[in-house]
Amino acid sequence: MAKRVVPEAERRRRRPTKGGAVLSERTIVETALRMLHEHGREGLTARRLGTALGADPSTLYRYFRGMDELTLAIGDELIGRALRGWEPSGEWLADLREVGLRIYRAYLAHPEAAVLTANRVSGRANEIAGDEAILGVLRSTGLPDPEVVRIYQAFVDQALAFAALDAASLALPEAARADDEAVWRSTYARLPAETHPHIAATAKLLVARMNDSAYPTALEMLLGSAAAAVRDGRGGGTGG
Amino acid sequence: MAKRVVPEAERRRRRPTKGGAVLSERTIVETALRMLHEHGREGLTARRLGTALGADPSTLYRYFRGMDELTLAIGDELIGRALRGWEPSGEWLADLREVGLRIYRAYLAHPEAAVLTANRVSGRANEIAGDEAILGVLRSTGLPDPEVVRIYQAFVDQALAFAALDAASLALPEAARADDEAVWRSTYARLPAETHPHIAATAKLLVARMNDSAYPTALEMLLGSAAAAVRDGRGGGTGG
DNA sequence: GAGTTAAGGTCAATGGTGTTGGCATAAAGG
DNA sequence: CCTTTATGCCAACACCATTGACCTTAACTC
Repeated sequence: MAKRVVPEAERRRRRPTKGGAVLSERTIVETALRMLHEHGREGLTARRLGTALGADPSTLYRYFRGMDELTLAIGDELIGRALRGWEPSGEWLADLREVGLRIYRAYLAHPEAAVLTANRVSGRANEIAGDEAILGVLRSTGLPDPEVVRIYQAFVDQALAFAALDAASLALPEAARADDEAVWRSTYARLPAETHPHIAATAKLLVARMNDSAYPTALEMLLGSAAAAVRDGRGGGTGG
Repeated sequence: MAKRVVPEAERRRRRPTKGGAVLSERTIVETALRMLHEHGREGLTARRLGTALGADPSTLYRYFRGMDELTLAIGDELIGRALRGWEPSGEWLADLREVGLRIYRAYLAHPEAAVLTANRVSGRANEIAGDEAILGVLRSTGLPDPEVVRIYQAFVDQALAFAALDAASLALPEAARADDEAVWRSTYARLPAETHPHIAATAKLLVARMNDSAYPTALEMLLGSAAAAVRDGRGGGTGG
């Protein structure tokens, strides 16, 4: 069995599980998100998710082809949450900034899920809607489509890349997270100036900055470059 | 057992395994890298790695506290390879560009390993050496240390973030990779202009661009911004 | 309402995983 | 050569995703 998965839209018979719950993609994805939050990235397993839903693990395979497809659905939910309630204002620069920050924030709100999904392409509804919206904002600038696509790619990749990187630190299993953070104080901060002058000289500043994200800076740089391209009517300089 | 792991430097007795191989961190990490290449991210397991080394899986625990510590060692090896043979030229801008590209290339050469390690902090030798080198290049500009650290963080995070994101696509299990890529042709390229005008208008451009990385562009933007800061003697504009 | 169909549950089993405790052996030091 | 013990091996544990076979009952038809 477990070959064909019925698309959510065509589901007709919803039998309650032994635990009494009525399942749907929504309930499963939401429970999965909650479990990721509570038990960490490794804590999301078919068994545990089944138990949390009051259902047998194998039931999940009636809704998703496997854990990988569930992962894609979780990612799509993240994108959906990022843009839920958002409307373009017509100010393309402000809109782009808002979308970038929304994506970044939505992912960081669920770091474990972000790590799992930031690099995937699902082709699901929210993902498509988001891409359509971003392309719409960029095309409203009047830039030629090749330029639009170039900026689109840099914009989206940057948002996802930084979200994934920053989320990864937050999503580490507690032990590993503590270890990694301790490295800064136990190793870097103690390197002698004789052998590592530059680290020794900046150690305090490094430690102080480690918890801040570089994304806002990077985003402004990208937006600045895009604005320059719009002003030129075309060319996309480096801004330097 | 498997509580205390003897540091590589203090190892004295090296008993050959049943397969005749003599183990060391080096041989283990190199074999692990090779296995990641051949069998994919999921293909690196203690059992398989043991077999490849001609040793029992549990033997690995004499060298690393667990698979996580092995992961950190793999990451450090990647950094080591990135900067092996590199010497600063004294031209800080060119040096920074070279280091960024070297890191990016070294990670992409081992995408499966990159995904596993790009977001970790190991405090191991190669990582420390790399940080010391980058800080040295930045401090040679004469910028004040807070500014140096600000740029350092953006530079390193950007390189790692893009490396991780781009590596992730390459490192997907073949099935998932094919699926994700197919989405562009099967889903995005077929959306009707009535419902998704912007995607429909740019679909061809999008598909054509999907395999190019946005990192080179992003790197130049960052370098341009850093150069502006150096010219000003301090301030770090957005470049817009 | 009764009968039929099959969606959508459950159960049990398979072959994988990381990790650990106990034991064996041979390398190094005297 | 003898002792010590680092470093290897073996067997076992608890967990994992996934699947095939089975069963129950919701929903549709008459």
